[in-house]
Amino acid sequence: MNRDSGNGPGVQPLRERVRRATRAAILEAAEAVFSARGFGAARMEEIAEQAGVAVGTLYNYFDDRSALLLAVLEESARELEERLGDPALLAEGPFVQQLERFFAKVLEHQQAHFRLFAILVQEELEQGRLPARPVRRPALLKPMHRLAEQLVASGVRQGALRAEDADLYPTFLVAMLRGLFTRQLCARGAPPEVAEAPRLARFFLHGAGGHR
Amino acid sequence: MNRDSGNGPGVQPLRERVRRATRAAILEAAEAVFSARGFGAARMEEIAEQAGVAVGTLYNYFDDRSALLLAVLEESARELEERLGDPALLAEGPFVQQLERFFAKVLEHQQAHFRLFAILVQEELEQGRLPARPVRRPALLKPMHRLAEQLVASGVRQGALRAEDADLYPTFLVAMLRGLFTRQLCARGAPPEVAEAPRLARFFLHGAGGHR
Amino acid sequence: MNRDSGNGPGVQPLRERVRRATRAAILEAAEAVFSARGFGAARMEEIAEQAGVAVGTLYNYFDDRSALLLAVLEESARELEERLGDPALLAEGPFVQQLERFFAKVLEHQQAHFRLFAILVQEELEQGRLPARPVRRPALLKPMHRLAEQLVASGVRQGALRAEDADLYPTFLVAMLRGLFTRQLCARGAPPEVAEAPRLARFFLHGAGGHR
Amino acid sequence: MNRDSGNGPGVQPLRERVRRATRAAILEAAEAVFSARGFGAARMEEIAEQAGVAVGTLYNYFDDRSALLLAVLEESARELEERLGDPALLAEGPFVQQLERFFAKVLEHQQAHFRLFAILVQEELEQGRLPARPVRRPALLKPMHRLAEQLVASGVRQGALRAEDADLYPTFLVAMLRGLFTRQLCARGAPPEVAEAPRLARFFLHGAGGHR
DNA sequence: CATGAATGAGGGTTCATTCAT
DNA sequence: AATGAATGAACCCTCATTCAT
Repeated sequence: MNRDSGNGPGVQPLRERVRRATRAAILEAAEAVFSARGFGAARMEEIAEQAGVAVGTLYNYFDDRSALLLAVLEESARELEERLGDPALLAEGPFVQQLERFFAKVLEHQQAHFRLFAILVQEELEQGRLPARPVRRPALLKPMHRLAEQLVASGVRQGALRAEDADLYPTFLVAMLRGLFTRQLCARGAPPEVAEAPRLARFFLHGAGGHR
Repeated sequence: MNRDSGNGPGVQPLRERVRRATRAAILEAAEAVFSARGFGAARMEEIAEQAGVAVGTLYNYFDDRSALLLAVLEESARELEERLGDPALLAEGPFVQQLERFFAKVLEHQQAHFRLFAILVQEELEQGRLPARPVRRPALLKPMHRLAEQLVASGVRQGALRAEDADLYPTFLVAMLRGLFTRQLCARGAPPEVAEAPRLARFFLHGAGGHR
Repeated sequence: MNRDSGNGPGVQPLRERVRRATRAAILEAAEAVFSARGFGAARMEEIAEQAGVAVGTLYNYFDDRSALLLAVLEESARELEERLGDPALLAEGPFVQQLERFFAKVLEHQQAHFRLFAILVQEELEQGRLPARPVRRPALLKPMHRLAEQLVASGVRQGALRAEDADLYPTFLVAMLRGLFTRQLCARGAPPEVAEAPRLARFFLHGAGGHR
Repeated sequence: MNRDSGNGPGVQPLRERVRRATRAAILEAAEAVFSARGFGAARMEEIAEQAGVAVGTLYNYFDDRSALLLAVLEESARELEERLGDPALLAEGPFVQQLERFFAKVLEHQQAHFRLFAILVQEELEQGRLPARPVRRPALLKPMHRLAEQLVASGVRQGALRAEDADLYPTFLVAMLRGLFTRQLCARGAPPEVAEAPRLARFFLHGAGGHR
């Protein structure tokens, strides 16, 4: 409004900022609706309503429903990756602390996005489907799996983990997180506390067996 | 009354046999299609085709799409329950063997119904949704959870399991099975081998920690 | 059973009697269901159930749904005609008595078949429709109209009725019966009493005007 | 704010006008199709065709088939009420003139909407049915009945009508109109002329009896 | 660009009719 | 001739997508 109110380089940023804000509002609304209804049952109209725009506007930002879905998933995956990308995570200290930090990070993310996380968990299995219209799904929990693998490799290198079943450990790391998440969500409607991280680590390292 | 024996108890059983066969064919086709497409995307027409009947026939056996879905789920739950109902499972021997038998039984079931099992796992999370039209879903994996709880309780009683995190153990038992299942299904398109049971048991009892 | 129990002229009547009984049962059931649901909403299966036969059997007696409907209507028309065919109706006595007997007869019929009568009344208007599949409907209330016309003609001949609006009188005779019927049915769920006949006759002869 | 006058209050009214026009087109088409086919046999597709819109559009304006039907009926009832709401109808002059005006008004309405009027008449009886899914129908001919009752009450007060059968008079007023209507429609495919009003009034006041 | 009404293919469901037993 | 399961055309309705304003 101050200067460059014409067509100069000052207007473009304004337009650009509005565009970004609209896009963000749509993505947020889409996440909310996908989370509440599930991917299959989420309707474009409800997303538009929630975002405060007209349905047509959705199509100005995303090619179609699939693209919107994909964008939501990618956005979430990107955010999880960011959270887990902290190099300090693996860097230092005894293995048990690395492990606890890993669990804590994922639990934090579950807290922040637990509804959508539920969908991600669910959708992981959707991979095996023959879709009516084939749809590319990103590997959503890939960052988590990748980090789990790095963690296990690191643990084995340090001699903190036995090597014999090492192929299963990443799977179990993720499975425990998912299992706890599902249990809490079904039982209390809320994701697990970050404070559960040490118990997860203890089980992962020593199992449930009695003789310690 | 006697002469009717070729007409009463002779003909009726035929009709009845055909009915049962048709019903079974529909359920099987429905399981296949629900598994391949997911619950939301399964179309009645495809189920009918797969079953080798007309669409209308589906409605002679099941009230509507929901009822068919429910019947498939109940059938599967019933079968899993049957499989896990074997009292020998918990009865005798050292705890590690009980544990291995439990894992083996569930892995067997996954082998038999792996496609549908994928859906069951997926649907467990569907519980938290706000459905458009509310739908009663049976607690499909309940039998598995229940048995896991019994197993843990038994292990704690025998001193084979530490009591401190016992509230988490059933969740982890199931989560490990689910995690392994998902990994195999995504990686190879096939469920895990029953032979994995001892490795599952080992991890559950001793964890991944290195000092044995 | 006594003689001719073979293939002779004694067996045919038995078969014939059974056929007639079945046919009658179907017609009765059809009347009931048509009356309860309306012609459009009456389903063949419900008719079969009510008649105590299988659906297929309906088609052994009637070509299709339309034919069954037609048969019900014709049956009812025949019965009304029979009731109104009594020659004593027009034969003797002062006109007002003829009139009262006419009203009483129709009211009787309404009592006996009031549900179906409601349909007949309703269907009279269906004539003007463009049917999806053209269907021949019999002139169901024709007997009633015909008798009304005879009655009016007789009244005019006797000098009991003014001639000037005589073309309208049969219409009004029937309309009054129908109006009373509809009113009672809607208000009380029951057809009018036969005892209303004199009031109908009085209105028809003298109108509602005050100066007598 | 001022410049928007081509965009705010200028564009909105356009959309609004189009909406109203579309809604009106749908209602008109629906009246035509309901009238031509009857309520049960009217198909949404035909209504859409007749209105020049797609099927989906019908559902942008009305919740479902029932709601559309209801809207048509209410619209018609509203219009009849408007037509009969003229206070001059009962206000002045000798009773016979009030009566003739009443008949004339209803005959006018029959002229304007004779097809739908046929349905209204028919549907009045539908009330007594056990519907598959219960459906609220508005009291469509209520305005006509109500006015008939007022007219009779007024006539009795003025001493123009005998009080003894006054409970039947409104029924007969309506019945005569309906009877005449049905007769003309069946016989000529057209509703009765407004010019019939005096004959209706004469019969209502004096009946058909000969001695004047 | 935003808007939101129009579109119409697609899916669930019903039910008159057929036909093998 | 009776049976009743199978059939599939026909209908209502949904909702992703388009496009004129």
